[in-house]
Amino acid sequence: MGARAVNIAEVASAAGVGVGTVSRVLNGSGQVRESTRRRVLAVMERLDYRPSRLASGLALGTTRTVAVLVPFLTRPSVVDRLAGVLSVLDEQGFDGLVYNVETPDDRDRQLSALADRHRADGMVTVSIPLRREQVAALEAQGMPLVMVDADCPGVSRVVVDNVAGGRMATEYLIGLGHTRIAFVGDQPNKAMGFVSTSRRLSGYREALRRHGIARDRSLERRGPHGADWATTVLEELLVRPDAPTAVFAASDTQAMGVLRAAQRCGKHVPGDLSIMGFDDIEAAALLGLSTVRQPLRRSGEVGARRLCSALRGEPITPVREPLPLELIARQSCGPPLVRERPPPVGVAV
Amino acid sequence: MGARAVNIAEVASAAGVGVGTVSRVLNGSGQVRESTRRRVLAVMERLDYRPSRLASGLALGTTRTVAVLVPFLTRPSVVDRLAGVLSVLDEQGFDGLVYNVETPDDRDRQLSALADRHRADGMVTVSIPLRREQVAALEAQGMPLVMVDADCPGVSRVVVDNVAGGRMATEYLIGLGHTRIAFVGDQPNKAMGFVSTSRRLSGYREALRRHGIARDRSLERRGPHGADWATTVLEELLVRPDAPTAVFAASDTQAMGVLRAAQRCGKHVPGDLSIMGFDDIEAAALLGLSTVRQPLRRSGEVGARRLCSALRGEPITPVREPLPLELIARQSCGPPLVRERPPPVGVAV
DNA sequence: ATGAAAGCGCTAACAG
DNA sequence: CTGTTAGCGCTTTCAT
Repeated sequence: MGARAVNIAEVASAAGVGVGTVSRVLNGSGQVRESTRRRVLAVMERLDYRPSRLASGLALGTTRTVAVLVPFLTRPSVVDRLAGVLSVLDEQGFDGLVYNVETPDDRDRQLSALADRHRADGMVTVSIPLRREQVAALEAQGMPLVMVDADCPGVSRVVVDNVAGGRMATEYLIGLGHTRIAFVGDQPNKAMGFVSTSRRLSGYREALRRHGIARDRSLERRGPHGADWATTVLEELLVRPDAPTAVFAASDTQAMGVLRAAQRCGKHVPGDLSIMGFDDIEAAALLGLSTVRQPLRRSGEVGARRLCSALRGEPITPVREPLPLELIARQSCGPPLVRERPPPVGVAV
Repeated sequence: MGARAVNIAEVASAAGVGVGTVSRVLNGSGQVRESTRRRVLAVMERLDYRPSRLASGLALGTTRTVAVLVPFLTRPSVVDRLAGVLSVLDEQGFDGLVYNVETPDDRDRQLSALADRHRADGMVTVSIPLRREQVAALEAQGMPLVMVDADCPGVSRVVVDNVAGGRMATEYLIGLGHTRIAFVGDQPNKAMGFVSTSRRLSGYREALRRHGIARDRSLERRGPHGADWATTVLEELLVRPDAPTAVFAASDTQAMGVLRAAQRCGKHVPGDLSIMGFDDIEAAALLGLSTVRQPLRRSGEVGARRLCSALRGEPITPVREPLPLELIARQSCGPPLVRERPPPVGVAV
């Protein structure tokens, strides 16, 4: 094996200059005679010199690295956000350490590991609420933090109005003429503290109330994330005599499960059943799913951008940055059909 | 603002011991009297001491960090692999720096950035072939590398047999009675050097040849990744008088596009058109898509495990680790139906 | 068991 | 412009 790594001192002596000069050419800090610069560069080349990030980081007191905490990395909405975060970090010259956490334990473990100094200059959490003490601890450590998709008072964050989103989806359905509208969403996750689903549910209820539609608790279902459970629950609902004519799923993934249930039950979409999703992940367009779009990738970009500003010492305002929601009407929603009418032709699913 | 960060020296003096001792309790390196240990621990606690990763890393000459290069992060197959990589890294005590590269330029830029010493202890690439010189450069730098889903002679890698996979899919279709089988896959990407699609295409051709089915080049289509293009191309194929009765898509994503084309053209699946995918991403099960499953997440785990072994100095053998492919039969494939027969009832899509 | 001191490799302030 | 030097914070001999 060979050639022990070359350090700046060796380059300096080989080039017949001081380490300071080498450092200067390394960082392009002007004040170096062109001829000297070239000589040093040549030596670095010849010796295959590669600077140590650890050493420069230590000297500078910075890592140029940002920690990114994401839950359930493989979920489309999460990975879209992450992609946004990473792209901005990259463009701003930061490396991204990614931690995928699926349990409160994971989260706490990573958080305390991140308590080491000089591990990351800052941190962005995606869709992960933190407890007060955790936020406080981070603050105490002087670790800049920005949260994406979590509304934590006092911390820099980018959010959407989930209540409004739920209302928007539901009112769209109501406007189409539906009155029996089911809700399907993730079950409450106290441990991780997710609240988006609950918020969307509130919006749903609010819409019903506003339009004088009595709330039917048997139509409000929450269960494990993923399409499978949604399929099961809908299959159950669809055979009831008072089956819903529409369903609002709190995520596109679950909406996909609902879609499958409709198909299995021989229900036409949207004739027999209208389906609204949430997020607008890529598959939604593919399946013709109407949905409430939130700017997933963009939320990550905005969050990362804020963190980078903070790291540059710029004050970041406003602290809370809301991103817009948008209703995307595709083919999965329509007016409820009268039973006697013939089924619609092109079921665009 | 306040309390400037505490370092090991301050802890030492506050505890009335030498820095060496503090370091020892920090790393649990035995030889410290229990009473001393406790006293030091108490001081660390009181002063809210947090060790510097940069400093210990520099002293130790290691970063406990691994760089992970992935292309098109948001693709389901890629993120599944990444999740596998990260989970193993985490369990083995490494942090993962994730770089999402979408162009050869991205790739080269990240690669040369990674040339710095002490940036990462090792690297795993996911589905990214590297050029000979790049591999050589990494080797010269003493940067341990393992590649997941890329078959680069001489480097530690985990792969699947894509030719066999293509054959497997095609023979399954042939076995069902199909003879007009289309192929849909990514277009050749010379720049990034992806070859999986070409391999699968080879397998497809091989299967046809073996079974004496004449190859029809007009049924072999390659275009941009993503479902949209696949939909377009299939809509075109399906209106031809000699439309295919089956199609093998080189990825589930494209298979989804094919599925949509069938629906738009009013073709029943699998009666009028059988569809085979590749990968077995989550949506495949949801859509009842038959496919060739490859262990996505597992490939990442295995790759990361190998890298960690290498970092531990253990010799890693074999250098090339093949993972198995498996045909998953769901509802999207069946024997071609005679045109006169009535359409099947339950289109399980 | 533990203190002292020599690095790890780089940056920046300070003289020239 | 450029050499010298003092850190950055930790690990690890080497004595004691």
